[in-house]
Amino acid sequence: MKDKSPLFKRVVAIISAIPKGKVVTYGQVSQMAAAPGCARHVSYILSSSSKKYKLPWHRVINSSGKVSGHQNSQRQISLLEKEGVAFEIAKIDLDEYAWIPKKAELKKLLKNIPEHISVFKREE
DNA sequence: AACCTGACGAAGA
DNA sequence: TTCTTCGCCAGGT
Repeated sequence: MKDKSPLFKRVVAIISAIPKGKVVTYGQVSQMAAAPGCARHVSYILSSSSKKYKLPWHRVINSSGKVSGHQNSQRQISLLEKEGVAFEIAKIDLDEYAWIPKKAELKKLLKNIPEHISVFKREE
């Protein structure tokens, strides 16, 4: 994933906007970026660039409402708990904490970033 | 061009 | 509910 690619920039912009105490799944991020199916790239961006772009990487979790297994997963859990995100047996309640930005907000957030051209077919 | 990789995800067993 | 399998995409070799 190149830093200049639209997908990269949009994902970075979206993750940067996740409010404290809220979480989003990898899949959700890819969808918000208008690039559904690219969830795996979101994880790649987090692992490779969260430091460079100071991303709130700990606020991105998987669709099971859990923290994905990786080198800093334990730290991720403690960071989330510090923000008041409750775990039920190491699992986050997505209905309670999921960040679902309004379309307008999202559109404004990405207005200057072109769309990612994906070969992946999406409805609508 | 072929093959591999990944902090993913949905569907089955 | 946990584990496996397979499908995904953009990049890197």
